[in-house]
Amino acid sequence: MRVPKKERQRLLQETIEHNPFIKDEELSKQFSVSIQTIRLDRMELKIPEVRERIKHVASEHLDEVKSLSMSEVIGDMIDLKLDDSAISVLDIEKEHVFSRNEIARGHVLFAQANSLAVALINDELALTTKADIRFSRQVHLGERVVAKARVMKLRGDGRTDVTVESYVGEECVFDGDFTIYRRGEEEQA
Amino acid sequence: MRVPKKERQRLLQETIEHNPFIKDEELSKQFSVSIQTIRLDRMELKIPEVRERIKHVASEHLDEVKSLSMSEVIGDMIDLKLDDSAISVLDIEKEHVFSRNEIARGHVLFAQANSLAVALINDELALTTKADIRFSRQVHLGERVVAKARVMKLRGDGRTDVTVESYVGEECVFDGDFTIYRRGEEEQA
DNA sequence: AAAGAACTTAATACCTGGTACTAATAGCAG
DNA sequence: CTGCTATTAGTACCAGGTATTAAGTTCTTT
Repeated sequence: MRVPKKERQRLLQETIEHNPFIKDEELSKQFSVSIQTIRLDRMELKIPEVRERIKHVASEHLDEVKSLSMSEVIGDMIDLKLDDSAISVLDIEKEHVFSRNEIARGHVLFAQANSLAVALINDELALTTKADIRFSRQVHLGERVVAKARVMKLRGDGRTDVTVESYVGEECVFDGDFTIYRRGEEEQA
Repeated sequence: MRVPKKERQRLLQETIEHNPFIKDEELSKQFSVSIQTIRLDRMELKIPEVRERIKHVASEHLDEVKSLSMSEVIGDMIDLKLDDSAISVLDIEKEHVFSRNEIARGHVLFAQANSLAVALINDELALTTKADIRFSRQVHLGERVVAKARVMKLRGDGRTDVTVESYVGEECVFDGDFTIYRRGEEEQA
């Protein structure tokens, strides 16, 4: 039943992660050590007491409502030549990924690319009307995505074709062809 | 400062509902009564102590995470038949629109549709690999968007084609064809 | 085998945010 | 004034800890 300290602490961490509601007493039974040992372990691993853990879970729940405000999922613009080309950078953080596997959600990459394409247009009103997009590689928590947009064709009728390619390092992770409508008040973005 | 009992209890209930983390002590200050009075009030109203309230909020949260992260869908899922069809509703609010003209940003509609398409897939891992989308009408602040997703083709190779159409009332405002990858750990969403 | 270090357990005082219960007081109506 | 409700006070007790000091118990290393 009894496992060495290192192993016990690894298991402890896992156990608590998967059930934050468990008390020291239960843990001590589960690992067949004294309560004090569990507490030392928690200290070393910097795991807070059960009430704090519960509070943490609960408070995450509360912000969930406002979490996906989406308003600024767009990254930082680092270069912009209107009606020509633009570059933005987005660091993938916790709120951008599926909690289960830490892979960035599709609409995050889309949002970065779309926002960039729209920003590129030198006009008061610019709205996306159409987009063909491909996700070519997963993007993980902590990675930095650089999106590069270029105007391909400025049509006379108010439509502009913009291509966006997003990279993590050398690798292309996303690309899309956007048609942006400018000026008029029809169409959609 | 001091309000009659009935009124105080009504406010107490509201206060706690909107902030379940509040302690008796704070409440007693807020209502300028003693802690004991607050406790009598809670008794009468059958409101549990703060730790229980927090635990309750937290456990709701856990359920959600386990129940295949409905929370990760944007908008409210109102119907879901796995691997068949799904419907979600999203009310367009301030954070979804361009402040200049109160038109919903493209990636908001995309996010609703994309999330719905991904949620539809009856698998642990589901990631968008490709999407062709069209925005056919502007969506304005305050409008309610209903997205309807339907699985079109379940290919053998792990790819599934999903079509999503989003409506405001009778009008189609967005539609898209998504290719979702399931299972494996390649590709991207 | 003895010494030391690392690990484990024990014991005790104290903390927060309560419950449960008893009793005293305040404020007002009849 | 009596009676009633509402409020406040006080005490004992609880869970689930923290923090600290001290005492074993192993394991290793010389």
